Amino acid sequence: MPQLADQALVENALKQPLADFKVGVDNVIFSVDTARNRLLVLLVKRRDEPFLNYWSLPGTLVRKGESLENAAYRILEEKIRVHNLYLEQLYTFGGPGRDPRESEQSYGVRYLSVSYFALVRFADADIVNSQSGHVAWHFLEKLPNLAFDHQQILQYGYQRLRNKLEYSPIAFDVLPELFTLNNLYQFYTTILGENFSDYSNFRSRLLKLGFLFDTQEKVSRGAGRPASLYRFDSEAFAPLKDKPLVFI
Amino acid sequence: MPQLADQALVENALKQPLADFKVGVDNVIFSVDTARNRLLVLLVKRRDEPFLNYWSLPGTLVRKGESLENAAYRILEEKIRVHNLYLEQLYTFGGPGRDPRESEQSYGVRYLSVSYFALVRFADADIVNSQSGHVAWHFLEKLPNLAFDHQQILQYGYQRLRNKLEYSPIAFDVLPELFTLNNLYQFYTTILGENFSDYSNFRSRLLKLGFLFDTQEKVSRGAGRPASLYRFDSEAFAPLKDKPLVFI
DNA sequence: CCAAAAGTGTTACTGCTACACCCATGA
DNA sequence: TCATGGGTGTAGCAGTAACACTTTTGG
Repeated sequence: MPQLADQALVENALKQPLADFKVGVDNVIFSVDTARNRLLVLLVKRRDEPFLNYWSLPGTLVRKGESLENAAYRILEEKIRVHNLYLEQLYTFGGPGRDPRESEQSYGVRYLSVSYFALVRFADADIVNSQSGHVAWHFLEKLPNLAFDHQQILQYGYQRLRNKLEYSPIAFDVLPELFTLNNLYQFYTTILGENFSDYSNFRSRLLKLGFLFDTQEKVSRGAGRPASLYRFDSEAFAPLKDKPLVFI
Repeated sequence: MPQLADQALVENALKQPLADFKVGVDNVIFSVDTARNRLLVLLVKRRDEPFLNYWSLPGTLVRKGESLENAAYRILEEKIRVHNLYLEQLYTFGGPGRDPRESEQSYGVRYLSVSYFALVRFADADIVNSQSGHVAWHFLEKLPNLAFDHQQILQYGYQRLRNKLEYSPIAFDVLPELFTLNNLYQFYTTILGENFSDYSNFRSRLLKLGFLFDTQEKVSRGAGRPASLYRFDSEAFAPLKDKPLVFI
């Protein structure tokens, strides 16, 4: 994809003055509805032009004295109450013309979007109810048309989610304190698809890594043998940090 | 590392007006001196305050109408003539206070840095000689103190370089058209360290992947059996794109 | 013929895949 | 006692690490 810059473009750029920016932060917030095995994304309905009434990623413009990461957390807190989450920076989209508001050349302010990727615990993620219906979870499989280039950002975030899941323990940031191995497996299945791995192999792989502590407590769901509840043991995990792990 | 935002911080932020930004692009440009097996980074000596006379990553401020990526290419072209390279976005550093020029609260313009990571072919990377001595390759092992937070950005880029090397064919963007397997091995060794893999295992792994074409041409370096020259066959590689590969 | 560099092969081991099978419970 | 979900075991295969070995050159 990268290409050498056109010499003409370079020279043209140098004749231009510096661009003035407003910086936005847009969040791709995922959650897994473990009861129904659905992967969800949080979207908000726009109440202003441009793209009035389109769904979009929750975002905000960065304020004086505020760090990018803090802005990302602020968006989250404005939309949902949540106690457990994983968050990291995704990518920065900043081509001129990505936001139609730039087109009025008069002011010439550009909008740059630093996107963040978050995964939140569904159980305690309550949508803040100030503007009912304007903030909602959407199934990833059937998304509406999104404002701006948010479809692209979302795709990028989904890719990152799947990668992270394979080599990072982010699932445990978001599962309940205690969970069965089947819960864990379903979680992975919902995100990666049905055939990502055989259940029994998944079990042994994860258990062999040695950071899942069996509490011996059992839970039953209808018929069938009761399952052990496990806890993620972050101390046992610590030495494995940075090491390349495979959860797939 | 991520933490829930302090509620007080959120409320404070909302009282603030939007921040005005200038956006800078900083490049972490790596190259491998294959003759001496050294990993190099391109640095420029600052000619202005702040950090006058400190070495820093080559960077620029984004101009009107210019995309981030184009700005990244522009920096490259201003500092070195190069024909083969790999380039991708790295990370965006944007906390308030990362640039001392912000501290005069009067103007309140913030400087945000979108960093790019590049790997260039050493052989044809000629430093543009407008300001002799102010642009230079440095050994990664003995870096000077860098301006701003550039040390951090560089570390981040080095991490990315090592990761990319393990699962992407970026080495071939930067090696000569024709190379011996030993050239390739040395290239990897220079970046990943001596013990990343046994030479003969590295050979067979790479050859088994099937995208290295043996030209049958031989080249000798002093005593010893002459080595075959290979060529990266991008057509043969195409189907492997996106697939998870292991080059280690 | 020897040393140096390139290239091939072998062996032991690890880890994964795809199952078959056993266990504990509710109805 | 059967269906259901949880959990264990194993045989075959593939991939890897470590190292011994062969080949081709220069001196």
